[in-house]
Amino acid sequence: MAMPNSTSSRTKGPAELPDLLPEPATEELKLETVFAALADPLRLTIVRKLMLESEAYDHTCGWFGFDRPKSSLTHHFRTLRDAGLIHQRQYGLERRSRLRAEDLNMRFPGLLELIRAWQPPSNV
Amino acid sequence: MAMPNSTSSRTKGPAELPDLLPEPATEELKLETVFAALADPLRLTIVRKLMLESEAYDHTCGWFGFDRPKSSLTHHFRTLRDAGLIHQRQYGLERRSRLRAEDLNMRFPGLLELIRAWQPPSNV
DNA sequence: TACTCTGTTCGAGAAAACTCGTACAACTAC
DNA sequence: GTAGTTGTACGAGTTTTCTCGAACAGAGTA
Repeated sequence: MAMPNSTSSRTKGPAELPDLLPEPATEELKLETVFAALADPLRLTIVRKLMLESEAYDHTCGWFGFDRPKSSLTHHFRTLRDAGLIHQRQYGLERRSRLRAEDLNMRFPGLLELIRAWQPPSNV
Repeated sequence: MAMPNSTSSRTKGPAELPDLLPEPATEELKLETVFAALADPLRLTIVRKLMLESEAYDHTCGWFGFDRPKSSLTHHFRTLRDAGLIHQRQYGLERRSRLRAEDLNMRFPGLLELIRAWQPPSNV
């Protein structure tokens, strides 16, 4: 599961991005775990929204506009990160999420197309 | 063995197959539910085995060779049928399962390829 | 009749997931 | 400093799922 990425001063992206929060490596991703993470409509919505409406940007929890308590959202985003579906980075006091699209396409080709075609139910 | 039961009633297939047990219609299949059903390694194994090793035959629970109590297997097969992943037919005292491959390919193209590529863990 | 074989249903206990309130931490702005 | 914002951590209650034993049902067979 989530590997502690060692010290607080490690490799950053070329654009000096904040560190990634702990997450499983691409080779460690398990299909069962990914399916379990996607079995919840709210999480499916998160992933689909990140896929369809993210253009080179990461998004905060608030961006999604879910009407749920903060601690519930923390739970769902953490589930997605632990399953390897999203990256998360700490930008000051905001935590921004991004789909691991390349990793998922490499490991599970076709999965994201399934999610793209999904019809979300009426309620959020 | 696979004797067509004594005309218990309604419409049978052209080859006089036993009736299908209740299952969701193709249009009713929900991606969340399918993902939930596939989140369990045992059920993923069942589906994959049906996909790879079924050649025009349906298979009984016993065919899979799982070392689990019968009531546990009933539970997992029922979960798969309720989610719409398999058909089940009653052949006398055996209940035979078959992958809903056409339905799944129509409704969720690419899903079965994901399962085909899955590497089952060491334990059953 | 009795026995076997396949698989179901019921029920209970254990484990996991979901929900959410509360308290807390960190950063920004006044 | 104080207040507001974003989000975490903890814990409890609720719900769901998993697991499995026990009892049962139907078909076939000796």
